[in-house]
Amino acid sequence: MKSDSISKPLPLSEKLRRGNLLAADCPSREVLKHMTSRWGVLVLLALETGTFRFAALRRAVGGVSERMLAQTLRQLEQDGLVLRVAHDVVPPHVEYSLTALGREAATQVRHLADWIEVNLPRIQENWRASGN
Amino acid sequence: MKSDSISKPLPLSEKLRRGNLLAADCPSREVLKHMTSRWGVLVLLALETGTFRFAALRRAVGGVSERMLAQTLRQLEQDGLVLRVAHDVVPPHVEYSLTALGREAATQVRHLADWIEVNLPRIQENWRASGN
DNA sequence: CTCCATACTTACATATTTGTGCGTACTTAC
DNA sequence: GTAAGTACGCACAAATATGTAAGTATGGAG
Repeated sequence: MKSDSISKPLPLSEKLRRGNLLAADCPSREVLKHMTSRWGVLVLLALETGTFRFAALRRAVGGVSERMLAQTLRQLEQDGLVLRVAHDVVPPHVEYSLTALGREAATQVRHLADWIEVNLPRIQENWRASGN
Repeated sequence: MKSDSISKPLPLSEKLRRGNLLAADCPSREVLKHMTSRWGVLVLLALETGTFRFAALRRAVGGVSERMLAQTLRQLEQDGLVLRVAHDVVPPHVEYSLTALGREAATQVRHLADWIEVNLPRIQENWRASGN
């Protein structure tokens, strides 16, 4: 009785589709961490609406600190989702936007976000039902 | 010059679609936190493939500790995404599965996960390009 | 001449998350 | 009789995430 419904020999196609995110050492988990981090999601959503300068982005994403915004942007940049363009002028001027890859990623994240916002009422019913 | 590209008066339809996840006090952020938490994502993915008992689920999701799995399941249950059925027998027997709401949520999460797994190579190129 | 704005970085403090090990109340296998 | 499996809850410790305040180089406003 050790074969739980996950360990049956999946066909190759399935193996590819599902990858191995469920495996502890899958490198995808790192990307998942960046994209689903507290601020990663919000930054992706914000940048989907256009190009922003650092301070403007900070104002757009309610609640981020400078430190966290900078760190989040660095991660997403390293993953190739965010493009950073620095104009070498005296008062610094840097612009952030999504790369093609980033736009794809943002699309997925937005679908998730949309689902949550649309279904929030249904979820809140459960909150009340289980005594907050 | 305070109107950054986010604050232009959106039409009502847009306002509803986008909600206010970008606002610091939006209640959706709580749900987002549960669903995109380190183990929340993985549990949703695992449960999408069937019903599991606690220990089996723990084996399916590589790397979770008992404590975290229990906590994650409790959150998702309160949000109404996970159904917990406890059979009152002597060696405890509890079964976890997704509710209708949970299946919808899991679908979104899976799309995100699939995208990541499929595009991991493209992302890894950027890792190399930016020194690690 | 002083203050603000820009886009960050760094040091330090705190908050939140996560893990570890133990306990439970029994049953089945050895 | 002893060990293992079940589904957790709890206390404590360690790890990680996040916030705060200050600093940088420079130009423009007042």
